[in-house]
Amino acid sequence: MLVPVEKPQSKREGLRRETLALILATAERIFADHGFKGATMQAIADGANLPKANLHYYFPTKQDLYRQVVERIFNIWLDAAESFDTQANPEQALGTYIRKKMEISRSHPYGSKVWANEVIHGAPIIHDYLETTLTEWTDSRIEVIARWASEGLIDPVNPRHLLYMIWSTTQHYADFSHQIATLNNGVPFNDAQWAQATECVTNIILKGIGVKRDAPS
Amino acid sequence: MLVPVEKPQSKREGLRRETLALILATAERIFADHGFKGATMQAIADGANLPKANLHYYFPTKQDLYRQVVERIFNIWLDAAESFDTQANPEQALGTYIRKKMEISRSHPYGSKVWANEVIHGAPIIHDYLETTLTEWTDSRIEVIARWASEGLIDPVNPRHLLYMIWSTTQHYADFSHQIATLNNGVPFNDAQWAQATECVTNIILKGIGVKRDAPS
DNA sequence: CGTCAACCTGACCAATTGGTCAAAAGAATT
DNA sequence: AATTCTTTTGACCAATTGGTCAGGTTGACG
Repeated sequence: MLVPVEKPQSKREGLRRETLALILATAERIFADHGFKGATMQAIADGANLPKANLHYYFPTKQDLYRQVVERIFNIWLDAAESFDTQANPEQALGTYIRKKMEISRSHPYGSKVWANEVIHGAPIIHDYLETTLTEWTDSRIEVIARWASEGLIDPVNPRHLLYMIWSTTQHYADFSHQIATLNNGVPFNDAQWAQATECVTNIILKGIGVKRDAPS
Repeated sequence: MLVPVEKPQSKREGLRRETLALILATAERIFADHGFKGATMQAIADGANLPKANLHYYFPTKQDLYRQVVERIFNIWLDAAESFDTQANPEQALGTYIRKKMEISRSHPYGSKVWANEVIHGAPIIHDYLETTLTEWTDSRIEVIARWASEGLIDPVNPRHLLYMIWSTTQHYADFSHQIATLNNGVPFNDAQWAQATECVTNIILKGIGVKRDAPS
């Protein structure tokens, strides 16, 4: 899904990519902090040290820019789910998936917030993504989880709700980072706290659905 | 926390309350669908069938109106946690709390969305609430959960992460209702689906933290 | 009925903001 | 060096929007 980065062909080409990346990163932050309407092209331009008119050269409209920001985090999430295919047993597959999702919450908090924002408001811009890509993706994972249940490897839970629980719990650490930091004496999680959160979330969910852990050392 | 409703003293008084309630309900919906900046006083006025100037008579500024909407859902959530005090054992206390939170997600989806929106954007308006009321409330519940753990009634989980999991999972059904509906053939949950979601969430979490169920029939 | 306060409302304004445009500057190519 | 295409930029505009205000209406109360 994520295309490999190719070498720039020329000075122009390289500069163009840098500028695009800078704009997207800045826009992600501004959109996350202020919402679609609250974010202004001027603020994004200032954040990227560009004149506003230059922004419109690369992204003709605010919506174009926004859409690319949303698509980016979506694809990152999709990639994180390869563990469903590569890992054989539920403990490995789900454990890896949850841990990856937690990592993404830490490394891409702004993207997660933009997505949350978009969906909360009824997904006006990326509605088609939900109906096509997300639906197909979800159905395929549900099938895998349902198979585990039918084979007795996990409790007979509704796969949909399991997925929702994984999504909501992991993304909460990104989307509600401000609330979490406030309840953490006003400072964001450090390495150890992130590790503990990841372990805690993974344990509760895996135990909650009764995964049969093979090779209990 | 929620003050009991008193009888209106006069025609004026009664009408005033109706108008206030209508404005708050409409504003909650508009703010949830469009965010603080995206919601316009004109849209709220139209939704409540009032002239915009009349809105400013009751709520001098947009921020005043917004703050009251946010405070409302916050107080509803606080009230839902009385089960921590009234229920003796963890299974009852947490089970009741989770079920109540799910009910609120169904009955007050707009309020939940407004809160999520606010926190995602760094809680610019209700920052003080997080630092005072929410911090105190959380600390007191953490104490209760920690006691259960020390008494061996539940696994030794970090109470903070348990709370976050309950919050995120239950509120997800409100905040991401559009995504959930889309993945549900485009229609919102019906009664049976809400019941199943509630049961599923409750079971996984309670089992996940290893609650000792007394009187296993 | 008369008075007063509360309530309602159309018209208006200043500030913000997404987007445009023409002209200049810079790179690539022949 | 000349030409062409891409990129940059300041100035500008039309539309939106939070909030104001003066004047009118309505209910409460003596």
